[in-house]
Amino acid sequence: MIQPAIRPTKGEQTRAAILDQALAIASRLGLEGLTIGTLADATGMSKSGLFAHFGSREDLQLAVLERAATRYGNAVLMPVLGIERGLPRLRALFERWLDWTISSGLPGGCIMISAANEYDDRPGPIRDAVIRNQRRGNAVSEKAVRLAIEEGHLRPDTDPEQIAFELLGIVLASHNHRRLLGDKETRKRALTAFDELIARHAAPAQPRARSAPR
Amino acid sequence: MIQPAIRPTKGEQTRAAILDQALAIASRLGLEGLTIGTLADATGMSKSGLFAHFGSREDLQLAVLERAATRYGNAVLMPVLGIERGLPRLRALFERWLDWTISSGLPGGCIMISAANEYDDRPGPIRDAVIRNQRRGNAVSEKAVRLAIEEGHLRPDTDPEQIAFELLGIVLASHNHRRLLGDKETRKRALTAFDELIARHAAPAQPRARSAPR
DNA sequence: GACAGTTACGAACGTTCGTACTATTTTAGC
DNA sequence: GCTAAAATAGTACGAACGTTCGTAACTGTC
Repeated sequence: MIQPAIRPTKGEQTRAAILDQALAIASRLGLEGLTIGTLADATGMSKSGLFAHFGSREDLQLAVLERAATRYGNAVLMPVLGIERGLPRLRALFERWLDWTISSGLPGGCIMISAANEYDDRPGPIRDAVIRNQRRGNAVSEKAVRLAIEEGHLRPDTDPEQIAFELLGIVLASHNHRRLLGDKETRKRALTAFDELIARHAAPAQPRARSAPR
Repeated sequence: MIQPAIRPTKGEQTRAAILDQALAIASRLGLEGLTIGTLADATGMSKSGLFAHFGSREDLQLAVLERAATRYGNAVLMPVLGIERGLPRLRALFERWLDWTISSGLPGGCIMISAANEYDDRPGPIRDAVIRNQRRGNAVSEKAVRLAIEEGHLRPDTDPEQIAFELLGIVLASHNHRRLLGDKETRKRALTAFDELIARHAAPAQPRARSAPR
Protein backbone atom coordinates (compact mmCIF):
# COMPACT_ATOMS: atom_id res chain seq x y z
CA MET A 1 0.00 0.00 0.00
CA ILE A 2 2.84 2.36 0.85
CA GLN A 3 4.79 3.53 -2.15
CA PRO A 4 8.47 2.55 -2.40
CA ALA A 5 9.28 6.27 -2.47
CA ILE A 6 12.80 5.66 -3.67
CA ARG A 7 12.82 8.55 -6.06
CA PRO A 8 9.69 10.00 -7.54
CA THR A 9 9.68 9.63 -11.30
CA LYS A 10 8.69 12.53 -13.49
CA GLY A 11 5.23 11.15 -14.03
CA GLU A 12 4.60 10.75 -10.34
CA GLN A 13 5.66 14.31 -9.70
CA THR A 14 3.30 15.75 -12.29
CA ARG A 15 0.55 13.48 -11.11
CA ALA A 16 0.99 14.81 -7.61
CA ALA A 17 1.00 18.38 -8.87
CA ILE A 18 -2.14 17.73 -10.85
CA LEU A 19 -3.84 16.28 -7.82
CA ASP A 20 -2.98 19.33 -5.76
CA GLN A 21 -4.67 21.54 -8.28
CA ALA A 22 -7.56 19.12 -8.55
CA LEU A 23 -7.96 19.20 -4.80
CA ALA A 24 -8.18 22.96 -4.84
CA ILE A 25 -10.79 22.99 -7.57
CA ALA A 26 -12.82 20.17 -6.05
CA SER A 27 -12.86 21.90 -2.70
CA ARG A 28 -14.60 24.86 -4.27
CA LEU A 29 -16.75 23.28 -6.97
CA GLY A 30 -17.16 19.77 -5.66
CA LEU A 31 -15.96 16.54 -7.20
CA GLU A 32 -18.69 16.80 -9.83
CA GLY A 33 -17.58 20.30 -10.66
CA LEU A 34 -14.07 19.10 -11.32
CA THR A 35 -13.62 18.83 -15.04
CA ILE A 36 -10.71 17.74 -17.21
CA GLY A 37 -10.69 20.96 -19.20
CA THR A 38 -10.58 23.37 -16.30
CA LEU A 39 -8.02 21.22 -14.53
CA ALA A 40 -5.87 21.22 -17.65
CA ASP A 41 -6.06 24.99 -17.78
CA ALA A 42 -5.23 25.27 -14.09
CA THR A 43 -2.15 23.11 -14.45
CA GLY A 44 -1.09 24.55 -17.79
CA MET A 45 -1.24 21.12 -19.36
CA SER A 46 -3.13 19.81 -22.33
CA LYS A 47 -6.31 17.88 -21.71
CA SER A 48 -4.89 14.73 -23.24
CA GLY A 49 -1.59 14.98 -21.42
CA LEU A 50 -3.34 15.34 -18.14
CA PHE A 51 -5.88 12.69 -18.95
CA ALA A 52 -3.15 10.13 -19.56
CA HIS A 53 -2.26 10.16 -15.87
CA PHE A 54 -5.69 8.83 -15.01
CA GLY A 55 -7.57 6.38 -17.13
CA SER A 56 -10.82 8.21 -16.72
CA ARG A 57 -12.42 11.14 -14.99
CA GLU A 58 -13.81 8.84 -12.39
CA ASP A 59 -10.35 7.52 -11.59
CA LEU A 60 -9.22 11.12 -11.26
CA GLN A 61 -12.02 11.82 -8.81
CA LEU A 62 -11.17 8.73 -6.81
CA ALA A 63 -7.53 9.78 -6.71
CA VAL A 64 -8.55 13.21 -5.45
CA LEU A 65 -10.62 11.63 -2.74
CA GLU A 66 -7.78 9.39 -1.69
CA ARG A 67 -5.33 12.27 -1.59
CA ALA A 68 -7.73 14.28 0.51
CA ALA A 69 -8.05 11.37 2.91
CA THR A 70 -4.28 11.09 3.17
CA ARG A 71 -3.93 14.78 3.89
CA TYR A 72 -6.67 14.57 6.45
CA GLY A 73 -4.92 11.70 8.13
CA ASN A 74 -1.66 13.63 8.28
CA ALA A 75 -3.17 16.89 9.45
CA VAL A 76 -5.81 15.64 11.86
CA LEU A 77 -5.39 12.04 12.91
CA MET A 78 -1.65 11.57 13.13
CA PRO A 79 -0.86 14.52 15.40
CA VAL A 80 -3.46 13.63 18.02
CA LEU A 81 -1.96 10.19 18.51
CA GLY A 82 0.83 11.88 20.41
CA ILE A 83 -1.56 13.40 22.90
CA GLU A 84 -2.41 11.55 26.07
CA ARG A 85 -5.38 9.24 25.88
CA GLY A 86 -8.80 10.15 27.06
CA LEU A 87 -10.38 13.56 27.12
CA PRO A 88 -7.28 15.49 26.05
CA ARG A 89 -6.94 13.41 22.93
CA LEU A 90 -10.65 13.52 22.20
CA ARG A 91 -10.67 17.27 22.49
CA ALA A 92 -7.58 17.62 20.33
CA LEU A 93 -9.17 15.40 17.72
CA PHE A 94 -12.31 17.49 17.71
CA GLU A 95 -10.46 20.77 17.46
CA ARG A 96 -8.25 19.62 14.63
CA TRP A 97 -11.24 18.16 12.88
CA LEU A 98 -13.05 21.45 13.30
CA ASP A 99 -10.17 23.47 11.95
CA TRP A 100 -9.33 21.10 9.16
CA THR A 101 -11.24 23.12 6.60
CA ILE A 102 -9.03 26.10 7.29
CA SER A 103 -5.75 24.38 8.05
CA SER A 104 -5.96 22.23 4.94
CA GLY A 105 -4.90 25.23 2.88
CA LEU A 106 -7.64 24.48 0.39
CA PRO A 107 -9.61 27.45 -0.94
CA GLY A 108 -12.98 25.73 -0.56
CA GLY A 109 -14.70 23.65 2.03
CA CYS A 110 -14.05 20.12 3.17
CA ILE A 111 -14.12 17.74 0.24
CA MET A 112 -15.38 14.86 2.31
CA ILE A 113 -18.40 16.81 3.45
CA SER A 114 -19.29 18.09 0.02
CA ALA A 115 -18.66 14.69 -1.56
CA ALA A 116 -20.91 13.09 1.01
CA ASN A 117 -23.66 15.40 -0.15
CA GLU A 118 -22.95 15.05 -3.82
CA TYR A 119 -22.89 11.28 -3.89
CA ASP A 120 -25.53 10.27 -1.40
CA ASP A 121 -27.74 9.52 -4.39
CA ARG A 122 -25.19 8.65 -7.03
CA PRO A 123 -24.31 4.99 -6.77
CA GLY A 124 -20.88 3.96 -7.95
CA PRO A 125 -17.27 3.66 -6.91
CA ILE A 126 -17.04 7.24 -5.71
CA ARG A 127 -19.98 6.89 -3.40
CA ASP A 128 -18.47 3.68 -2.09
CA ALA A 129 -15.19 5.44 -1.41
CA VAL A 130 -16.97 8.28 0.34
CA ILE A 131 -18.78 5.83 2.55
CA ARG A 132 -15.56 4.06 3.44
CA ASN A 133 -13.99 7.34 4.45
CA GLN A 134 -17.01 8.29 6.47
CA ARG A 135 -16.97 4.96 8.26
CA ARG A 136 -13.30 5.29 9.04
CA GLY A 137 -13.76 8.77 10.44
CA ASN A 138 -16.65 7.58 12.53
CA ALA A 139 -14.58 4.74 13.87
CA VAL A 140 -11.81 7.10 14.86
CA SER A 141 -14.22 9.28 16.80
CA GLU A 142 -15.78 6.32 18.53
CA LYS A 143 -12.43 4.92 19.50
CA ALA A 144 -11.37 8.22 21.00
CA VAL A 145 -14.54 8.26 23.03
CA ARG A 146 -14.02 4.69 24.11
CA LEU A 147 -10.53 5.50 25.32
CA ALA A 148 -11.91 8.41 27.28
CA ILE A 149 -14.28 5.99 28.95
CA GLU A 150 -11.49 3.56 29.71
CA GLU A 151 -9.43 6.34 31.20
CA GLY A 152 -12.30 7.15 33.49
CA HIS A 153 -12.92 10.56 31.97
CA LEU A 154 -16.35 9.71 30.67
CA ARG A 155 -19.02 7.68 32.37
CA PRO A 156 -19.02 3.97 31.54
CA ASP A 157 -22.58 4.08 30.23
CA THR A 158 -21.61 6.60 27.60
CA ASP A 159 -22.51 5.46 24.09
CA PRO A 160 -19.50 6.08 21.80
CA GLU A 161 -21.61 5.92 18.68
CA GLN A 162 -23.99 8.52 20.02
CA ILE A 163 -21.15 10.86 20.91
CA ALA A 164 -19.53 10.36 17.52
CA PHE A 165 -22.87 11.14 15.91
CA GLU A 166 -23.25 14.36 17.83
CA LEU A 167 -19.68 15.41 17.23
CA LEU A 168 -20.24 14.97 13.52
CA GLY A 169 -23.28 17.17 13.85
CA ILE A 170 -21.34 19.95 15.51
CA VAL A 171 -18.69 19.82 12.81
CA LEU A 172 -21.26 19.85 10.04
CA ALA A 173 -23.19 22.73 11.52
CA SER A 174 -19.94 24.56 12.00
CA HIS A 175 -18.88 23.97 8.42
CA ASN A 176 -22.24 25.13 7.20
CA HIS A 177 -22.37 28.24 9.34
CA ARG A 178 -18.84 29.33 8.70
CA ARG A 179 -18.89 28.92 4.95
CA LEU A 180 -22.39 30.13 4.26
CA LEU A 181 -23.09 32.75 6.86
CA GLY A 182 -19.51 33.72 7.57
CA ASP A 183 -20.37 33.56 11.23
CA LYS A 184 -17.37 34.71 13.19
CA GLU A 185 -18.57 33.09 16.35
CA THR A 186 -18.98 29.72 14.76
CA ARG A 187 -15.89 28.24 16.29
CA LYS A 188 -16.86 29.41 19.74
CA ARG A 189 -20.31 27.88 19.30
CA ALA A 190 -18.80 24.60 18.24
CA LEU A 191 -16.49 24.50 21.23
CA THR A 192 -19.33 25.38 23.55
CA ALA A 193 -21.38 22.56 22.09
CA PHE A 194 -18.46 20.19 22.54
CA ASP A 195 -17.85 21.22 26.13
CA GLU A 196 -21.48 20.83 27.10
CA LEU A 197 -21.73 17.50 25.34
CA ILE A 198 -18.69 16.24 27.21
CA ALA A 199 -19.75 17.73 30.51
CA ARG A 200 -23.02 15.86 30.22
CA HIS A 201 -21.15 12.56 30.01
CA ALA A 202 -18.23 13.37 32.23
CA ALA A 203 -17.47 10.91 34.97
CA PRO A 204 -18.05 12.21 38.48
CA ALA A 205 -14.96 13.77 39.96
CA GLN A 206 -12.54 11.11 41.20
CA PRO A 207 -10.67 11.21 44.50
CA ARG A 208 -7.45 11.35 42.57
CA ALA A 209 -6.86 11.55 38.86
CA ARG A 210 -5.33 8.32 37.67
CA SER A 211 -2.39 9.24 35.50
CA ALA A 212 -1.11 6.31 33.55
CA PRO A 213 2.64 5.79 33.45
CA ARG A 214 3.63 5.67 29.83
CA MET B 1 -46.14 37.84 -3.21
CA ILE B 2 -49.21 35.58 -3.05
CA GLN B 3 -50.51 34.53 -6.44
CA PRO B 4 -53.97 35.71 -7.48
CA ALA B 5 -54.94 32.06 -7.85
CA ILE B 6 -58.12 32.85 -9.73
CA ARG B 7 -57.73 30.01 -12.16
CA PRO B 8 -54.37 28.62 -13.09
CA THR B 9 -53.67 29.19 -16.73
CA LYS B 10 -52.27 26.39 -18.83
CA GLY B 11 -48.81 27.82 -18.68
CA GLU B 12 -48.86 28.05 -14.93
CA GLN B 13 -49.97 24.45 -14.68
CA THR B 14 -47.19 23.25 -16.90
CA ARG B 15 -44.71 25.37 -15.09
CA ALA B 16 -45.79 23.82 -11.83
CA ALA B 17 -45.53 20.31 -13.28
CA ILE B 18 -42.07 21.08 -14.60
CA LEU B 19 -40.98 22.35 -11.22
CA ASP B 20 -42.20 19.18 -9.56
CA GLN B 21 -40.03 17.11 -11.85
CA ALA B 22 -37.16 19.53 -11.41
CA LEU B 23 -37.49 19.23 -7.68
CA ALA B 24 -37.23 15.47 -7.91
CA ILE B 25 -34.14 15.61 -10.08
CA ALA B 26 -32.46 18.31 -8.03
CA SER B 27 -33.05 16.37 -4.84
CA ARG B 28 -31.01 13.51 -6.24
CA LEU B 29 -28.42 15.24 -8.37
CA GLY B 30 -28.29 18.66 -6.78
CA LEU B 31 -29.19 21.98 -8.34
CA GLU B 32 -26.02 21.88 -10.40
CA GLY B 33 -26.94 18.44 -11.66
CA LEU B 34 -30.24 19.72 -12.94
CA THR B 35 -30.01 20.30 -16.67
CA ILE B 36 -32.51 21.48 -19.24
CA GLY B 37 -32.09 18.36 -21.36
CA THR B 38 -32.73 15.78 -18.69
CA LEU B 39 -35.60 17.83 -17.31
CA ALA B 40 -37.14 18.02 -20.77
CA ASP B 41 -36.89 14.27 -21.11
CA ALA B 42 -38.38 13.74 -17.67
CA THR B 43 -41.37 15.94 -18.46
CA GLY B 44 -41.76 14.74 -22.03
CA MET B 45 -41.32 18.23 -23.36
CA SER B 46 -38.91 19.71 -25.83
CA LYS B 47 -35.94 21.59 -24.52
CA SER B 48 -37.07 24.83 -26.10
CA GLY B 49 -40.66 24.48 -24.98
CA LEU B 50 -39.56 23.93 -21.44
CA PHE B 51 -36.93 26.59 -21.58
CA ALA B 52 -39.52 29.21 -22.54
CA HIS B 53 -41.07 28.93 -19.08
CA PHE B 54 -37.88 30.19 -17.50
CA GLY B 55 -35.67 32.78 -19.02
CA SER B 56 -32.52 30.92 -18.12
CA ARG B 57 -31.25 27.90 -16.29
CA GLU B 58 -30.40 30.04 -13.33
CA ASP B 59 -33.96 31.29 -13.13
CA LEU B 60 -35.10 27.69 -13.25
CA GLN B 61 -32.80 26.83 -10.36
CA LEU B 62 -34.04 29.79 -8.38
CA ALA B 63 -37.63 28.74 -9.04
CA VAL B 64 -36.83 25.23 -7.83
CA LEU B 65 -35.32 26.62 -4.67
CA GLU B 66 -38.32 28.83 -4.06
CA ARG B 67 -40.74 25.97 -4.60
CA ALA B 68 -38.76 23.81 -2.20
CA ALA B 69 -38.92 26.57 0.38
CA THR B 70 -42.68 26.83 -0.06
CA ARG B 71 -43.13 23.11 0.35
CA TYR B 72 -40.94 23.16 3.40
CA GLY B 73 -43.01 25.92 4.88
CA ASN B 74 -46.20 24.00 4.29
CA ALA B 75 -44.92 20.66 5.53
CA VAL B 76 -42.79 21.74 8.47
CA LEU B 77 -43.43 25.27 9.63
CA MET B 78 -47.16 25.75 9.15
CA PRO B 79 -48.32 22.68 11.06
CA VAL B 80 -46.30 23.38 14.17
CA LEU B 81 -47.86 26.80 14.58
CA GLY B 82 -50.98 25.02 15.78
CA ILE B 83 -49.09 23.34 18.59
CA GLU B 84 -48.85 24.97 21.97
CA ARG B 85 -45.93 27.28 22.49
CA GLY B 86 -42.80 26.27 24.27
CA LEU B 87 -41.24 22.87 24.41
CA PRO B 88 -44.06 21.03 22.66
CA ARG B 89 -43.82 23.28 19.65
CA LEU B 90 -40.04 23.18 19.66
CA ARG B 91 -40.07 19.43 19.72
CA ALA B 92 -42.67 19.22 16.97
CA LEU B 93 -40.63 21.60 14.86
CA PHE B 94 -37.53 19.51 15.35
CA GLU B 95 -39.28 16.25 14.52
CA ARG B 96 -40.91 17.59 11.39
CA TRP B 97 -37.65 19.14 10.35
CA LEU B 98 -35.93 15.83 10.92
CA ASP B 99 -38.50 13.90 8.89
CA TRP B 100 -38.81 16.46 6.16
CA THR B 101 -36.42 14.58 3.88
CA ILE B 102 -38.71 11.59 3.95
CA SER B 103 -42.08 13.26 4.18
CA SER B 104 -41.28 15.59 1.30
CA GLY B 105 -41.91 12.73 -1.10
CA LEU B 106 -38.76 13.63 -2.96
CA PRO B 107 -36.56 10.76 -4.07
CA GLY B 108 -33.33 12.40 -2.96
CA GLY B 109 -32.14 14.32 0.04
CA CYS B 110 -33.02 17.77 1.24
CA ILE B 111 -32.41 20.34 -1.46
CA MET B 112 -31.59 23.08 0.98
CA ILE B 113 -28.83 21.04 2.55
CA SER B 114 -27.30 19.97 -0.73
CA ALA B 115 -27.64 23.46 -2.18
CA ALA B 116 -25.92 24.89 0.87
CA ASN B 117 -22.98 22.64 0.12
CA GLU B 118 -22.98 23.24 -3.61
CA TYR B 119 -23.05 27.00 -3.45
CA ASP B 120 -20.96 27.83 -0.43
CA ASP B 121 -18.21 28.76 -2.88
CA ARG B 122 -20.21 29.80 -5.91
CA PRO B 123 -21.16 33.45 -5.59
CA GLY B 124 -24.30 34.56 -7.34
CA PRO B 125 -28.05 34.82 -7.00
CA ILE B 126 -28.48 31.17 -6.10
CA ARG B 127 -26.05 31.36 -3.24
CA ASP B 128 -27.80 34.50 -2.04
CA ALA B 129 -31.14 32.70 -2.12
CA VAL B 130 -29.70 29.73 -0.25
CA ILE B 131 -28.36 32.04 2.43
CA ARG B 132 -31.71 33.79 2.78
CA ASN B 133 -33.43 30.45 3.27
CA GLN B 134 -30.83 29.36 5.78
CA ARG B 135 -31.23 32.57 7.73
CA ARG B 136 -34.99 32.20 7.76
CA GLY B 137 -34.78 28.64 9.01
CA ASN B 138 -32.35 29.68 11.70
CA ALA B 139 -34.65 32.46 12.77
CA VAL B 140 -37.55 30.04 13.08
CA SER B 141 -35.52 27.74 15.30
CA GLU B 142 -34.33 30.57 17.47
CA LYS B 143 -37.82 31.92 17.87
CA ALA B 144 -39.15 28.54 18.93
CA VAL B 145 -36.40 28.35 21.53
CA ARG B 146 -37.14 31.86 22.70
CA LEU B 147 -40.79 31.00 23.16
CA ALA B 148 -39.80 27.97 25.18
CA ILE B 149 -37.80 30.25 27.42
CA GLU B 150 -40.70 32.65 27.79
CA GLU B 151 -43.00 29.78 28.65
CA GLY B 152 -40.63 28.84 31.41
CA HIS B 153 -39.69 25.52 29.85
CA LEU B 154 -36.08 26.43 29.28
CA ARG B 155 -33.79 28.33 31.58
CA PRO B 156 -33.67 32.09 31.00
CA ASP B 157 -29.94 32.04 30.40
CA THR B 158 -30.36 29.69 27.46
CA ASP B 159 -28.82 31.04 24.27
CA PRO B 160 -31.32 30.60 21.43
CA GLU B 161 -28.66 30.92 18.76
CA GLN B 162 -26.55 28.25 20.39
CA ILE B 163 -29.49 25.87 20.57
CA ALA B 164 -30.46 26.59 16.96
CA PHE B 165 -26.86 25.89 15.98
CA GLU B 166 -26.83 22.55 17.75
CA LEU B 167 -30.22 21.56 16.39
CA LEU B 168 -28.95 22.24 12.91
CA GLY B 169 -26.01 19.99 13.67
CA ILE B 170 -28.24 17.14 14.75
CA VAL B 171 -30.32 17.44 11.61
CA LEU B 172 -27.26 17.57 9.38
CA ALA B 173 -25.64 14.59 11.03
CA SER B 174 -28.92 12.76 10.76
CA HIS B 175 -29.27 13.58 7.09
CA ASN B 176 -25.73 12.48 6.47
CA HIS B 177 -26.01 9.25 8.41
CA ARG B 178 -29.33 8.21 7.02
CA ARG B 179 -28.59 8.86 3.38
CA LEU B 180 -25.02 7.68 3.32
CA LEU B 181 -24.81 4.90 5.83
CA GLY B 182 -28.46 3.92 5.80
CA ASP B 183 -28.29 3.82 9.54
CA LYS B 184 -31.63 2.58 10.82
CA GLU B 185 -31.06 3.99 14.25
CA THR B 186 -30.34 7.44 12.98
CA ARG B 187 -33.71 8.84 13.97
CA LYS B 188 -33.39 7.46 17.46
CA ARG B 189 -29.94 8.98 17.78
CA ALA B 190 -31.23 12.34 16.64
CA LEU B 191 -34.06 12.26 19.16
CA THR B 192 -31.70 11.23 21.92
CA ALA B 193 -29.44 14.12 21.05
CA PHE B 194 -32.40 16.46 21.07
CA ASP B 195 -33.67 15.22 24.40
CA GLU B 196 -30.31 15.54 26.07
CA LEU B 197 -29.74 18.96 24.60
CA ILE B 198 -33.09 20.12 25.93
CA ALA B 199 -32.66 18.42 29.29
CA ARG B 200 -29.41 20.28 29.71
CA HIS B 201 -31.19 23.61 29.36
CA ALA B 202 -34.49 22.67 30.93
CA ALA B 203 -35.77 24.95 33.63
CA PRO B 204 -35.68 23.44 37.11
CA ALA B 205 -38.71 21.31 37.91
CA GLN B 206 -41.80 23.34 38.59
CA PRO B 207 -44.15 22.70 41.50
CA ARG B 208 -46.49 21.04 39.05
CA ALA B 209 -45.06 17.92 37.46
CA ARG B 210 -44.37 18.28 33.78
CA SER B 211 -47.10 16.57 31.86
CA ALA B 212 -46.45 13.51 29.76
CA PRO B 213 -45.36 14.25 26.19
CA ARG B 214 -48.44 15.32 24.25
C1' DG C 1 25.26 10.04 -27.67
C1' DA C 2 22.19 6.48 -29.15
C1' DC C 3 18.13 4.06 -27.71
C1' DA C 4 13.97 2.54 -25.28
C1' DG C 5 10.56 4.04 -22.46
C1' DT C 6 7.96 7.46 -20.53
C1' DT C 7 5.45 11.62 -20.81
C1' DA C 8 3.00 15.28 -23.14
C1' DC C 9 0.70 17.31 -27.07
C1' DG C 10 -2.69 18.48 -30.91
C1' DA C 11 -6.48 17.32 -33.31
C1' DA C 12 -10.64 15.19 -33.66
C1' DC C 13 -14.49 12.23 -32.07
C1' DG C 14 -19.55 12.14 -30.69
C1' DT C 15 -22.51 14.16 -26.96
C1' DT C 16 -24.44 17.33 -24.21
C1' DC C 17 -24.59 21.82 -22.43
C1' DG C 18 -27.46 26.52 -22.38
C1' DT C 19 -29.57 29.59 -25.35
C1' DA C 20 -31.47 32.08 -29.59
C1' DC C 21 -34.47 32.41 -33.23
C1' DT C 22 -38.42 30.81 -36.05
C1' DA C 23 -42.45 28.01 -36.87
C1' DT C 24 -46.43 25.60 -35.45
C1' DT C 25 -49.89 24.23 -32.47
C1' DT C 26 -53.02 25.05 -28.67
C1' DT C 27 -55.62 27.90 -25.63
C1' DA C 28 -59.01 31.42 -24.26
C1' DG C 29 -62.19 35.41 -25.01
C1' DC C 30 -65.50 37.11 -28.28
C1' DG D 1 -65.95 29.47 -34.92
C1' DC D 2 -62.74 33.20 -35.48
C1' DT D 3 -58.82 35.34 -33.91
C1' DA D 4 -55.16 37.25 -31.11
C1' DA D 5 -52.32 35.54 -27.62
C1' DA D 6 -50.04 32.06 -25.28
C1' DA D 7 -47.64 27.82 -25.30
C1' DT D 8 -44.92 24.34 -27.44
C1' DA D 9 -41.95 22.40 -30.95
C1' DG D 10 -38.17 22.62 -34.24
C1' DT D 11 -33.73 23.86 -35.64
C1' DA D 12 -29.36 25.67 -35.09
C1' DC D 13 -25.43 27.75 -32.66
C1' DG D 14 -20.91 27.78 -30.19
C1' DA D 15 -18.81 25.98 -26.30
C1' DA D 16 -17.55 22.44 -23.20
C1' DC D 17 -17.81 17.71 -21.96
C1' DG D 18 -14.92 13.00 -21.59
C1' DT D 19 -12.27 10.22 -24.48
C1' DT D 20 -9.26 8.29 -28.33
C1' DC D 21 -5.36 8.24 -31.29
C1' DG D 22 -1.09 9.08 -33.59
C1' DT D 23 2.97 11.48 -32.88
C1' DA D 24 6.33 14.49 -30.96
C1' DA D 25 9.22 15.55 -27.10
C1' DC D 26 11.27 14.47 -23.39
C1' DT D 27 13.86 11.24 -19.61
C1' DG D 28 16.96 8.12 -17.78
C1' DT D 29 20.39 4.20 -18.83
C1' DC D 30 24.00 2.05 -20.95
